[in-house]
Amino acid sequence: MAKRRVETMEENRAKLIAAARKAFAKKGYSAASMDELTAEVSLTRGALYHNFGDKRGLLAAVVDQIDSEMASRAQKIGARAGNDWQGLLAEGAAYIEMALDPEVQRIVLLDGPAVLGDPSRWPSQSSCLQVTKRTVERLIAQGLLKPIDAEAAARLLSGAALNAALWIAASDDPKDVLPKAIQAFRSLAAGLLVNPV
Amino acid sequence: MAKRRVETMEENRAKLIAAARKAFAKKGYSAASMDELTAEVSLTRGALYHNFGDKRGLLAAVVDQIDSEMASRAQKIGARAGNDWQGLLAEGAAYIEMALDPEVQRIVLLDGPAVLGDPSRWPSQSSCLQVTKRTVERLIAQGLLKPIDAEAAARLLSGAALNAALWIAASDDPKDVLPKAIQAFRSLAAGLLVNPV
DNA sequence: TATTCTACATACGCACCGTATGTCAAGTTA
DNA sequence: TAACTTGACATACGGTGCGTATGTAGAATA
Repeated sequence: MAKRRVETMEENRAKLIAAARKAFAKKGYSAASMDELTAEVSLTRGALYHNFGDKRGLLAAVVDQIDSEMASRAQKIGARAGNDWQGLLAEGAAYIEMALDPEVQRIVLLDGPAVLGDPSRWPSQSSCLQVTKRTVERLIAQGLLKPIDAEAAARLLSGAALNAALWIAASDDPKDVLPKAIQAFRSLAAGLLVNPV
Repeated sequence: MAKRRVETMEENRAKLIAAARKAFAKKGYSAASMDELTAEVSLTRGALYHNFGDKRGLLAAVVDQIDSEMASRAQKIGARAGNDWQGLLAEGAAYIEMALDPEVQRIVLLDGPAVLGDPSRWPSQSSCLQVTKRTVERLIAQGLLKPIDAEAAARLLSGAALNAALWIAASDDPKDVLPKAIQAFRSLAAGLLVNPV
């Protein structure tokens, strides 16, 4: 029985996204060649432009996939914590550690914003931001956090985490600076508490 | 009297950097054409490759210039404050506001890290980071801040400020979210204090 | 089975970067 | 000051990569 059209199309989309993840992570967005990328999965640029419109569209799809994975993982880690406050700290630490992955760092943190613009304007609306924003909202409702703007808090926290990761990744001794970064992150986050520690 | 060689060379370097600032800010790094850029100041790519090596070299020079301007400005603003703690807050607010400038945002915050890598590895070593790091060090020495790693704190604070700025710039109503961002920044920073407010 | 549709391949043009080579004026030496 | 050297910049070329216009084979539909 021959394959249905939609099936092969889904497969090809997935193949292209997977190849793009590797290429973008390894060479960076601009240095990644679409010809090479598509040839690796036995397709041509024709398939690419048909499915994603242009090179940016492919990047957007890749970013969306990685962002979703990060968000669901952060959510799980946050949910495992004893309470929402511990959950927020755990989420932050998780983001820092996830951002050490070259794929995440290069694609989502560096090329993503530079090529696609602000994460809140991405099609995925940056699921990561949504997750921490909701956690912050719960904590404010519980009266544990100061009544600040939830989105502002989420943006600044994730921004701090992101820069921590960039710093760690660029450092000569990542294992040494990771705890320092997490320590600093916990201190900063504590500033949001009504009764700081 | 004819101009000295070194004089005209300095002039040409300055002209190219100025043109690049405009082009990079307006079109972004990758979309900026070196031919257009150089033609605007009546030069050719020959001058560019002789002076800066390649396109990245030109970006590095531009980033260095803007970064220096930002650092000196932040330092002045910080120094005007009553004490070092107020200075740190003022510096942070200043970064947020400076990052609203499209030139700063596009070149230093988006394309800079994506093309040149981590700011701490830049030739300028990111003067901005150095300034806030020193302020943090002074505050730790004074016993006002918890004894955390100064570089970690500086990185996370500047990261938070940067993301605040990106958020503001991308928002529909910048004038509305700016105070929210600054408020959140002050709350976060307070987490570093030994005796939080 | 004949026809339509479409996912993808093929082919072309254009823009751009980097380098290799050329050139002329500013410096240098005698 | 005249011959020579240096180097800052211009010119010319090749290679690569993106986007689009056009072609095509196989699935969908009747």
